[in-house]
Amino acid sequence: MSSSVVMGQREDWDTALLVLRAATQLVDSIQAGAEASGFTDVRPVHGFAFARIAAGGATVVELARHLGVTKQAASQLADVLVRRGYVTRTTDHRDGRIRRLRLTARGVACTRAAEEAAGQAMRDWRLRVGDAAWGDLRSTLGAVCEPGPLRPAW
Amino acid sequence: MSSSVVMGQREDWDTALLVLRAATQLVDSIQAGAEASGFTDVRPVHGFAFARIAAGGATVVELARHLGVTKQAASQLADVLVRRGYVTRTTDHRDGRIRRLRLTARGVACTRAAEEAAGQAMRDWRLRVGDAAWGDLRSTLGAVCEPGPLRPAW
DNA sequence: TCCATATGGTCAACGGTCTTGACCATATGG
DNA sequence: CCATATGGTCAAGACCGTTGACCATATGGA
Repeated sequence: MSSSVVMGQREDWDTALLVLRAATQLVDSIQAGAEASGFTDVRPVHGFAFARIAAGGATVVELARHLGVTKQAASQLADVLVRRGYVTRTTDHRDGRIRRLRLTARGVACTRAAEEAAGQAMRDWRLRVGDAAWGDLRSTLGAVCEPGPLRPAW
Repeated sequence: MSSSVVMGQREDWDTALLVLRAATQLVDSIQAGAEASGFTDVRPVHGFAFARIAAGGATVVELARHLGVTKQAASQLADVLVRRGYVTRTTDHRDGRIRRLRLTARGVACTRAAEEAAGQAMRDWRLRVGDAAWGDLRSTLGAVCEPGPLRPAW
């Protein structure tokens, strides 16, 4: 119908803003949950690093690719996480150059706290819009999202 | 059904990641579109400032609230935008303290380029998932999003 | 074996952006 | 006219990312 054509541009822009606002809210919820669990010395970007490191076998270079930053930035990020007790550097006996990153118990606990906070936010959303709409949201986002670095992008 | 309960946590986390990934993709698309239109000296955060300034009557303090940063940060951001020719500071004859921010022609053009890029991304999404799913996405996000600062949150 | 090359990782210096705390200018109400 | 609140800037510092160089280790030939 013609109204959708006429209103298309404004609708598109509004929807784009909704996507960004939803992400902002979600990040804030995760951050608040982590802080409430006592993890006050991590920021959202650290959570993305945790997610990659928790998957296992992460190196600094892989972390850099995952986050979409330079390897120096990833190395400095790893430094911070090591210094704060979330991550340890381990050697690889098959390749002397590689230092694999592993979560400490504290790192695992922080990751769980972040995931729990995210889960709480998702349950809130689901309660608000209903199971069907939430499932649709999930499948729709899954269809439009492409693999690639997941980074603090703006 | 029990499977949804069992898988709930993983589904929740995956969905949260999808939201963040979608936002990352969208921001990247807008940024790429702005650069392709010749606006190479702006970053995503500037776009959020443009959106507020374009709405009219913006002051530094209001911009700070809108972006969720300190007023000093907003003032410095305004400095950059003025220096690069996107924004002008105007005086208010009803209140000598206030300096209202207005977009220049260049600022308007950049805003339009960003909106056009966002619109293109939304049209791509709509083509991929269909009009119905896209409309559902829009209404679902509208239901879960709350008013608040729209800022580069992570 | 030895060397060229690629890769993992760190060091050093710099720049951009945000924060804190102070400060000035202007408005407003008693 | 003064106390207070608000808009805005200044100055200094911290944080985080970048570029460019550099070292260590692996790998594949000549």
